[in-house]
Amino acid sequence: MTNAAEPPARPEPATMPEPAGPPARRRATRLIDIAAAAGVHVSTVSRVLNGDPALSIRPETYERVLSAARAQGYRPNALARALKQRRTGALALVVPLLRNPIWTRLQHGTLQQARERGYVVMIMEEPTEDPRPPGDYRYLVEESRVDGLLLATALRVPEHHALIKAIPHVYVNRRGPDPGNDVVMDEATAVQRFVDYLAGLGHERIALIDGPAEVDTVHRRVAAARRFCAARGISLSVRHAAATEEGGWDAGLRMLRLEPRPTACGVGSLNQLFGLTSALRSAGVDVPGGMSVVSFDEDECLAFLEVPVTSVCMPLHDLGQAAVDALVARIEGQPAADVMIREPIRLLERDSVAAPSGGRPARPVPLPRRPGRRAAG
Amino acid sequence: MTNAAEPPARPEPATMPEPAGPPARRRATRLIDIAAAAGVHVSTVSRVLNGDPALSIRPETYERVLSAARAQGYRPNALARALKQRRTGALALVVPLLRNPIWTRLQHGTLQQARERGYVVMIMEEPTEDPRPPGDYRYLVEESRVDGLLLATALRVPEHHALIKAIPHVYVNRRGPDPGNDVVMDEATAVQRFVDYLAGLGHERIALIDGPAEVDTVHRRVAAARRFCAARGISLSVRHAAATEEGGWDAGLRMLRLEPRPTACGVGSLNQLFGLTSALRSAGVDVPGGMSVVSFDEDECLAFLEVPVTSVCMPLHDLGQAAVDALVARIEGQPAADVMIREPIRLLERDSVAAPSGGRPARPVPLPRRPGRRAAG
DNA sequence: CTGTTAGCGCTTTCAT
DNA sequence: ATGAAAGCGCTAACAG
Repeated sequence: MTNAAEPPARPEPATMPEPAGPPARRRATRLIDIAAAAGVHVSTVSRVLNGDPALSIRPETYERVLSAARAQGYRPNALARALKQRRTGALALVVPLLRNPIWTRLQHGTLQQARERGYVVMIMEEPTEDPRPPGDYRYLVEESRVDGLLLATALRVPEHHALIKAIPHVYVNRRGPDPGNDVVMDEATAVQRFVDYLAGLGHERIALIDGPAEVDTVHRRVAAARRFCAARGISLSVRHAAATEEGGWDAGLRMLRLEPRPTACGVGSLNQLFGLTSALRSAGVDVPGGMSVVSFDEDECLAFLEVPVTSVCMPLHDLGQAAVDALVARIEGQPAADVMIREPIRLLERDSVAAPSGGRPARPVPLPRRPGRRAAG
Repeated sequence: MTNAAEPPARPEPATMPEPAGPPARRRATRLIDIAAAAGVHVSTVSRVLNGDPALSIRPETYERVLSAARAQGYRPNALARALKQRRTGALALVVPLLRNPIWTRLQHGTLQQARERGYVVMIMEEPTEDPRPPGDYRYLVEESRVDGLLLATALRVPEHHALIKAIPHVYVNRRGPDPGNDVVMDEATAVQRFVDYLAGLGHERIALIDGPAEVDTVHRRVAAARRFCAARGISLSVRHAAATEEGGWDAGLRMLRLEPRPTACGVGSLNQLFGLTSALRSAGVDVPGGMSVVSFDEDECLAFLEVPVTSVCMPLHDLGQAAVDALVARIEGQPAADVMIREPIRLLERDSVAAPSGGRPARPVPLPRRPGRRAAG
């Protein structure tokens, strides 16, 4: 197919009509091509281009090589290099592809830092339904497609110890089964900001609506909330639900039936927040008059809602960056060490929080119909 | 470092304390290892494992090879294979990492179809500020990291023809400079549904709020809207703004100042929708009483907003799938051909649209302050 | 100062 | 019905 012999020189017209057939892809220029052009050996070219410090070369030759490379628009073949060096320069990021915008910020931080460290990132999807054990992504390393795994899968399943031990990996935004490979944010401090803020306003009954208890971040938030509330003598009710609008709606209704009803509530995700807000509205509960609301997901849209929602803003970009650093350290054989991102965690005050109103709610909670959709057109 | 000679057999204790040093990564099993185990030549193993049809082999040998491979948990080295075959089995998807959830659906479709076709996908970020010409991603192909490019970058810059011609690529959700490489959705039909729906209700003055005119989807929506409105004798006002909450807010206010004021309006993105809704609320314009609203971005949260928003739902998942198919076709040398995804495009009726009210709005538009945030904690 | 050489792990044509 | 051998493009140890 590809013939080593030079085909007879056929001048390439500057503006030739696109040949319709299979695009005869031009073979990329190789080290050997520029070696020929510069009249030196390939190994010399390699050394020059990689800036081998142990190389002494006369400036003239050096220049000749460099300009030949530039002239031919040389690009090293990452495959061949990786094969030889036993490292690919690629990382895989495994995310649950949820609609939640926090993943965008995480991806952004990851991609940026990877580029900084000279890696490219391959993003893999974790099926949302029927999530697979993290070990199922081993093959990416085993096939030498990537040097390591950034596992941002959500579930905390204690089963698969050692499925993955042998290959470089880091758990992002969750704790994995093996210590020393976790990169997480300081959820406890986030919760503390939340509790302190509400306690300062005089709230004494707080609710926390969050995702399934098996999700590691949820687990840590709930644990921290129990601790801080207990310390302050505040009563805490936790409601778990799917991290969707419907989940938020359901959990919200369940919360409203509590006696006595909480005066403030935190929500674990943006999607749940929409459901919760909708439920409160349908139930005729005023925000923040009848219920103060705080989101643990920051997003720009919160400022534009009917009543702008106060949130705790987490350092997801930094999390992504730190995860890359930690993984690269693992790849380079440095000792394992967990990482916790502590800053910046800020409470963004908007209009959804107020001091608790004295009495009980004016009217009992009706059971409204959940919003649906009707197709047309 | 890695010695070919077998080290003296050291029984591996079942539960040995993790050695702390640099993890002596176990070298993956190679073709040659299982060849040795099965007592055949590597080439035979290769043929067996790849199911070479032209191979006749006695069943016994065949079984021996297969079970040896299975026993050793053999994984082909993708690098070496790619080097030999001159194809990597990887694609790159270049997306502007916006918060907009439509990208999630696109990524999902892309990843799913890629897996179906035996490819892995490397997702690259297009810097949102200072977007780069698509040609800047050539290097991924030139370095043999991927076989082709899925370019879902947003901007329509007519400059860089032929920067990219030579390498397999496809433009996703936008048209590129070279014909035959576009995979887009039928925005015209989406707009038609929108116009038909409103016209049917009696609206005669419609507005369209959308992203910058240089964005290709915006361009096509606007062109279609002008056409359909003209055909029906409906007056159309278009307002371009950044695809953010603030952009939607600004454009919304600009729209409200029109005389006579439109009675219905379409919005190009979810983020703009939040801004627009907020602006309408601040201006005291009732939805749908004073203004009907339709979103061109579908998202589950729309059903849970203060007034649930009617939307046109685009086939983004299918778009991602089709893009992969088109790119793989290009890679395999099939002739170029543009693709348009026409189905399913559905109008999801919710509560934000009503027949136009007769008179003019009760009160003039004040100029409210844009929502902001105040940091605390 | 620069060239020679030996692979990295795999596929594939050509011989037996 | 199977083995030998060449080579993908690059790097690195060793020679001169």
